[in-house]
Amino acid sequence: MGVACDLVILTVRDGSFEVLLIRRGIAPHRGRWALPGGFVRPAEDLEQTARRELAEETGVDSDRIHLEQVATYGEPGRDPRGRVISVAYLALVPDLPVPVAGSDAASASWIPVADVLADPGRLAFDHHRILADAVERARAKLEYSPLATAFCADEFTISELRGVYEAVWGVALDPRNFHRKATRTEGFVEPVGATTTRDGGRPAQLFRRGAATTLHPPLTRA
Amino acid sequence: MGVACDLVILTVRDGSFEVLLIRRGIAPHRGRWALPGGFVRPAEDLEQTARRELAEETGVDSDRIHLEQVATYGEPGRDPRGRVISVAYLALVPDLPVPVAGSDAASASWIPVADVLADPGRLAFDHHRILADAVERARAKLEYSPLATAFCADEFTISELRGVYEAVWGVALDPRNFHRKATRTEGFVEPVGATTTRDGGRPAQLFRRGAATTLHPPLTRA
DNA sequence: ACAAAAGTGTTTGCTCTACACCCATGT
DNA sequence: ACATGGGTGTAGAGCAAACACTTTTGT
Repeated sequence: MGVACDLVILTVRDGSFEVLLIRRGIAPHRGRWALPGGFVRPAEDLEQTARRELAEETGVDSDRIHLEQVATYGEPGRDPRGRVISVAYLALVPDLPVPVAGSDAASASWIPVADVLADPGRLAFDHHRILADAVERARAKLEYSPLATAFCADEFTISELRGVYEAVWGVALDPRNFHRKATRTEGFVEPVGATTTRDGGRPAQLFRRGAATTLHPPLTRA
Repeated sequence: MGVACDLVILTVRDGSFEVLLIRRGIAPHRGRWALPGGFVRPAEDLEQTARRELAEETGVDSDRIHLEQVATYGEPGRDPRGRVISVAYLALVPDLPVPVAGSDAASASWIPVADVLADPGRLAFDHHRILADAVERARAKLEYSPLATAFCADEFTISELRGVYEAVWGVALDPRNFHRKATRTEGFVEPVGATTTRDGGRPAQLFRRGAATTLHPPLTRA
């Protein structure tokens, strides 16, 4: 019985919530879009497999990237090659400096999540469902965890952080209330002590990710 | 590569939060406690495997039982027989009429969750960690889903429902505020129209599980 | 001067907690 | 009569949405 890891790699670029997809070069489903993934090697842990694939596709040192398991899909017949069960992982990456520097860059692209979710036939295998499950997990985790910072650079402004929430949730948030909430929630963000004017207007303080693993109280979606 | 499903079957009996464990009759780890489980058959879906094992262990028609996937564990070396990855499922069952009517009843027992969690060496394989993850999932889901009703009989009183929360969370809740919260949260419970005096005191209204899948607002732990 | 974004203060309404109090049964 | 648990009412604290307002830059 084959065991594979598939990756849902999400980012936020210019206010757009996007997923990294590859165009399959080999059968089955040759030429169709799919999630990046690969088989687990004999001596390899599941998370190691996921990190290896992540590094291959993004060219980024995967140690600093948030990666978590989402679910496992094992329906007989989900892969025409035979019985393959797939462990899906969710990766949240910042807007990468080099767009897609992986081994097979020509066939990998960032695609808006909303476009892919709106078209259930776009992805090969059962990858549409895997994507939907992973996106829902990401949306839910933004509420009660400081995970939105995983989409930001090391240092970020509060409005950049707000932009992540707005892109992922697809809603508009009040900048003033968001600012209060983000800065007052214990352990969410820590001031760096510097400012930037890169977002225009009055200089904004820079922040770094705080030490908290869960947010009390949570941020609420719309 | 072998693929198995392991089951964390939880219940609440007489105010005690308990897990169904079996004493292993064969190597490896013969004679030690473990979670029930078994290998996935070639033409079988993962959830089918879990439901089959659940029916074998509890003797209950598993269609009416809440079952959800928790996580997959695949560290090389977690099973001395070779490379086995295990998909863990969480099952929530009401206090069963026939305690444990499975095929191998003599070796299966309900054990208080707190006792098992307090002793990391009690379970075989990596089952302690699987149990801990599943219990945390169950505790979290009681907050924002109507899942506590899965531990109750078809018809239950509000104080019986409160007893589930108190047992699973290990806290005392205010009966008056809990009553208000449970009955006013849209879709959580619906009145049956009958009463019972089985809990003593003034007759209590009976309720059934409502239609909601998530609770707004959530119940809060302590 | 003006636009744009950062950040603070205030009002208003809601929710949650804690607890006083009454209700309906068994013994 | 009394104990036991069921259920409602209410005051006070705390939180959050909505929005007026001030601050600090670039052009």
